[in-house]
Amino acid sequence: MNFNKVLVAEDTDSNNFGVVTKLKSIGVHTIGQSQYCDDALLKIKKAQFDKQPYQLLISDLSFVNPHRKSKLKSGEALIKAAKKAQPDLKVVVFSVIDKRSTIQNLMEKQGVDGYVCKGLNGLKELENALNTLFIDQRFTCPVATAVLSQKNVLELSDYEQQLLRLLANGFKQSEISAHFKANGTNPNSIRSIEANVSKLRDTFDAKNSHQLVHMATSLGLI
Amino acid sequence: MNFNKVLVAEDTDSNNFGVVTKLKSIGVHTIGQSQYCDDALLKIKKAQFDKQPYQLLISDLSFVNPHRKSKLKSGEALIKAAKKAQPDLKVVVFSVIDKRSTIQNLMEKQGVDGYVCKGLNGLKELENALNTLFIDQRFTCPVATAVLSQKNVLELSDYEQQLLRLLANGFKQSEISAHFKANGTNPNSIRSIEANVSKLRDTFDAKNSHQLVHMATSLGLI
DNA sequence: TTTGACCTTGCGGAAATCCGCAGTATTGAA
DNA sequence: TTCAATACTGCGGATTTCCGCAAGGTCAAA
Repeated sequence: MNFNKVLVAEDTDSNNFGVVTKLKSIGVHTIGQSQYCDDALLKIKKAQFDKQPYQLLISDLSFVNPHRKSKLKSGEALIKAAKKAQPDLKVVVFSVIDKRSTIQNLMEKQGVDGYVCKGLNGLKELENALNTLFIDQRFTCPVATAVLSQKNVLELSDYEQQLLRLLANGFKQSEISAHFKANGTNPNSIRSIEANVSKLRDTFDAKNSHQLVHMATSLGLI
Repeated sequence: MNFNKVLVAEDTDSNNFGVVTKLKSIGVHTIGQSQYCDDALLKIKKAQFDKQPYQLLISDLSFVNPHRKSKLKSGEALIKAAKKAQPDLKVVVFSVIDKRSTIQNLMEKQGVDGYVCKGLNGLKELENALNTLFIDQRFTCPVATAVLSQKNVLELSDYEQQLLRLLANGFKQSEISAHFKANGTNPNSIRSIEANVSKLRDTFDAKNSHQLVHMATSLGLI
């Protein structure tokens, strides 16, 4: 009782090899592997064409694609394309990323079936994920589950995120105001820009805007 | 002709398993593995005590140590302690980190024998490293070699780094000036603070100081 | 020694931000 | 509908940063 055709998309060879070896040890017969997003998508389509489609995709999120004109530049793009090509394909994300927004987006909007954070027990949790997905249930590893259940975390609205991003990218308040007006975003007066930046300084407990930008950047929020 | 007793220190189990499996496949007989720094050091000392010391340590740099009062909090600390306990132990770093300053420090000041960046061919390069180290030569993988050979990279002086750090931490120019005067750092006039920040904006091609802080932070320079 | 390039420093003014105030608009509950 | 709380906006002034200028200082080559 297990998946018997699985594709592993992961660029780092040590990780890739670790996952593939693990899958073999738990009895998965046919294991495809790919270190590039484009190649992974190709294998999925080829398997479909041969009437022997993959049942499960295990994918990392970040890929380096050196010297390749690749269309798919990230795991997210691969997953979206794969789901489009084969809607019944199950997908588990296997990534070091433990950011709430990333996990939430993938699980809720991208229709991913499982999320496992790489770490001390990542491989073991991957096995748990396979068992759970096989009986048509969704799975998040303990680390991901904990992150998702945290309430009142520093979470930015789209507006705040956009504001911070523009600020961090060197736009002055008057330019941000003009930009918001052009895009129909409100509030967009200079005074409101100021007020919102000031509120963000408070919530982050930052002494000034420089520190605010520093904190938001190092927390990976922008 | 190969090492026959090697210790792998790496917290992420998928990576750990990948490396260990690889080592087995190239004929290393005795392979120790450890997901915690303290545990790794213990194994090294134990093996020495038993008169069957490890010949080689393969270590990651970043470790998560949950729920453990661990003394060694990073790969750097482990390496330093291991070299102290067993000076003839050879050490290869196996890490995703490809920052010039990190590699340089480890290879030149910490006496590390090899540095391999995790990536597409990390495992293969690790095998190359083993072969090279076995004949008493030092090794850096192509990625690390390329990083080290780059000249004129954005590299900050201690002064610039300190300045950026203070700026990013919300100190205003007058406070930075006072701080520098108290510490005997020069230049320390407000005008020079301004001039140096301005120079940094130029080198980073930043529109203003907010963007400068953002760039320096996301590049991991501060 | 002289020269010239470069750095440091202080001053003053321009530019950008920060912040309180007051008027208006919006929203949600009574 | 009315009321109160909250948000948005413009204005004016304080604070901070930004930048050019000029007066020294340092250092090395001629």
